[in-house]
Amino acid sequence: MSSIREVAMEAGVGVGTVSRALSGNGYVAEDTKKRILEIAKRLDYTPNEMAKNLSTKRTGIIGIVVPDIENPFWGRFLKHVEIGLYNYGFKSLICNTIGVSNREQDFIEFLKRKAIDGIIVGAHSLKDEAYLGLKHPVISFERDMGPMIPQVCSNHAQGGRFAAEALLKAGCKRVIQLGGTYNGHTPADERHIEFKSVMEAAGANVTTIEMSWDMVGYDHYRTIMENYMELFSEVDGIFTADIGAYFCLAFAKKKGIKVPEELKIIGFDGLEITRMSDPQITTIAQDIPALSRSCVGCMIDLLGGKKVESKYMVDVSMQEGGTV
Amino acid sequence: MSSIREVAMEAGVGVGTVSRALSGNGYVAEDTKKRILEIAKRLDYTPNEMAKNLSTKRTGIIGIVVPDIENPFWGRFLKHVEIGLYNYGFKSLICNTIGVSNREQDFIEFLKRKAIDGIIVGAHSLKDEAYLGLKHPVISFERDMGPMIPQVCSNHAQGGRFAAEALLKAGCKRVIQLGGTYNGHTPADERHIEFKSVMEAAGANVTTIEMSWDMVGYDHYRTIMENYMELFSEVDGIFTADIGAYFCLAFAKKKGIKVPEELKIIGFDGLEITRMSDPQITTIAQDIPALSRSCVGCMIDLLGGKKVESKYMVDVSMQEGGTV
DNA sequence: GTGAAAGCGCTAACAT
DNA sequence: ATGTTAGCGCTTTCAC
Repeated sequence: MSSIREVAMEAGVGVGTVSRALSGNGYVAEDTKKRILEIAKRLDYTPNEMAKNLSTKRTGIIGIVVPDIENPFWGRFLKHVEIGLYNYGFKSLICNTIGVSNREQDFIEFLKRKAIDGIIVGAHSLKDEAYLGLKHPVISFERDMGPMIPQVCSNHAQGGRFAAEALLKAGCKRVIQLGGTYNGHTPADERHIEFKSVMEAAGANVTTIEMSWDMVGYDHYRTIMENYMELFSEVDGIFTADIGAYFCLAFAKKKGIKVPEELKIIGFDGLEITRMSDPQITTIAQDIPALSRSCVGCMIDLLGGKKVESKYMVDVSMQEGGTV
Repeated sequence: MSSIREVAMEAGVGVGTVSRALSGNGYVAEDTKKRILEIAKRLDYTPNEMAKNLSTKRTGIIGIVVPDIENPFWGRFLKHVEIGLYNYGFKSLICNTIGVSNREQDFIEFLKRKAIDGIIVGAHSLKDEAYLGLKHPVISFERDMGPMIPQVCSNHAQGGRFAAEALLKAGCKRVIQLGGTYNGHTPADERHIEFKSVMEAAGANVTTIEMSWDMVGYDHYRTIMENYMELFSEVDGIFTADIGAYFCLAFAKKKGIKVPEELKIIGFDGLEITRMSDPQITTIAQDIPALSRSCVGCMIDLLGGKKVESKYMVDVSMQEGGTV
């Protein structure tokens, strides 16, 4: 492991010159530069990132906090964020909170210790206060932490409206919607508020069932759906996240309930699984690539000291299927 | 951002004492230690990780290279590895190769620059040579890079045998298996070799279709399955990864082929989706938590300078369903 | 254009 | 038990 010092000695120059030649910052004569580069290669010189970090006060690593990587929505989000950050030269450090607040806290600590340059938070295991005092770059995804923390989210109100309009058009009178808890005020709340509002304005009856935001496993959904399916005799429409919609459809089939004739199902998210069922699930698709781009772009601006908006909202879209 | 120096001054002691008091390494009187801790808290002292790293030559970060986080198998693997590493105090840096070898190479560079302490590789976008020269901790998952790099994998031969026995018992005579390419010699090859061998020993006919290891998206599988479905008129059994099995089942249903009466389908992996279909897919389940534990344990031993085995093999298990 | 030297903030060896 | 000091390897003024 040769250091910059050895390269400097071999080339008969100072370490400063080598540093400049390698980083491209500052003046250095063309021929000395070429010589240094050759020697560096010959000595198989590899810069030490830790030393560089200590000097520049940057690590080139961004932390991404999500509730559960295994969940297809978060997996997809993570993938696109990672790709976006990579294109700007940043690496992605993951934190699965799996509902454990210590893990999220631990990541904040990591940020304060300057082991990472910033954090993108998509989990909710910790109170907003944990982030509000930080002087470090933080972006919240699908979470409102007030005007001090830039926020990226889907246009949930639009999604709620799309769903309501679709169900109304299909003639639904008595529907159920399942969603994350209202506590903590997530942008997703807007979806349920708008959905309920539009449905009721048209004279339909809406029952809202809340479930924890951070409990997003398949089994949890399956259990929830099967438990509430008992209520469905009176119900003609359901609005829920895609995974819930999937199990709902499966359960309806098993019970002999005809979809969409007797029961309309409309999902939210736009995950792959909506296209794996028969019929395919009609759903409101979130634009995960665009959401990810917003998160990344905002983080890059923040790191660059640029001014950023306090809220970035991304449109959703209707994805046709056969369940409405 | 107070430094260790300020804490030392405030406490009227040397920086060394503060360092010892905070890290717990070395002697320091109980009362001075208490005093230092109080002052540190009062000053809101946060250790600087970069400086620590430069001193200790460790970052506490492990890189995990996978083909695609969005794929449910890799998402699950990643999740369990992250949890395992976290329990040992390590953080997880992800690299999605998405088939792009530069990205994998970039990560190796990161390791050489000492930005991370080690790498767990589950992708195959780069040749073994890229890793063989490294003097850094590397563990390969489901990939054989020779005796120098410790390897963790499922007992694929066992899996191939289980699948073959199940299909034979069900009376299959003419089957197809789909799998990753034989080039590069992955442990998964054993599965196909053993499957073929057991089937043929019993007089059955086996056709093996190869597909790229790193192309693991849903769409790719769907396309492949639908293309090959044309061959199925003569075929009475299929052995493929779970995603392929899922699409195969869906396609069979659509074509009116009765499963399992006319066509038996057996998957491999044990993903959630095998339990989302009706009938549920019979599959050979990999023990992802155990595989992850092996990867993590091996990495920890490697970092601790302990001797490690060159190969860790984890048993698979039969997961009953209704497709065989 | 280039060299020397002062950090970056911490750890660890050594002396006391 | 504790203070002092020499690194860790790089970046970045600041003279020359």
